[in-house]
Amino acid sequence: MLTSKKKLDLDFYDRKDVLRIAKELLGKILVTQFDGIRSSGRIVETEAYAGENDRASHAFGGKRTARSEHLYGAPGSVYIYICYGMHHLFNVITNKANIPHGVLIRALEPLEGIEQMLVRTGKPVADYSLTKGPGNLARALGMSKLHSGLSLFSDKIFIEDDGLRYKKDQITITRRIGVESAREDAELPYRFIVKGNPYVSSRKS
DNA sequence: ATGCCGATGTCCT
DNA sequence: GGACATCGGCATC
Repeated sequence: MLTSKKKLDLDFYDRKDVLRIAKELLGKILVTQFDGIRSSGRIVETEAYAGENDRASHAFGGKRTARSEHLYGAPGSVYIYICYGMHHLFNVITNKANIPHGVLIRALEPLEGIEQMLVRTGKPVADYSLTKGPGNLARALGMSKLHSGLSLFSDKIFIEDDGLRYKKDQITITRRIGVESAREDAELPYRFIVKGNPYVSSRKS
């Protein structure tokens, strides 16, 4: 049956269960349209960051800085920040404004605009590294911290549902990557990946 | 396959 | 000055 693509609406983002949203984002299509150029990829890896009580979150303890301001934004807005001085990491903001829930998109399976992704990344060929890992996918889609605070209901960055659903046995849940310093919260099962997908990041947790 | 390292913005001590 | 939601390259096993 033919399924049309539909932009995710406010009701999708405006929910309390950030873990459920992170899981449901698997299979959705992340799209950027900058200067008339459309690039997109299917989301195959996500991580939930669960607000003020989450030691791995930039908002732990209610901390609020210039960098993390957009983490406190309205549901369906974008939080992009610079990691390790050079990588721009893209997060979807969920729950109500001032409740700093976010989902980090960690890997995509490229769909549209692959030629443009190669230009943006400077890679010679479209191997799995093109959109594997949060820094790589943001670069491939042309996203930078200048886009932080944008709305996913805009026509520049948004997420579509084309009807694809992964079954429970196609999804693996693990601890998050690169958050060792978050003490006991480093072990929380907040990472969601599509089992066996070659674009899923392979970095050590 | 595993590990170390450099690059480097933002926040913290 | 050190830590950090990373990545690619190079050394070593």
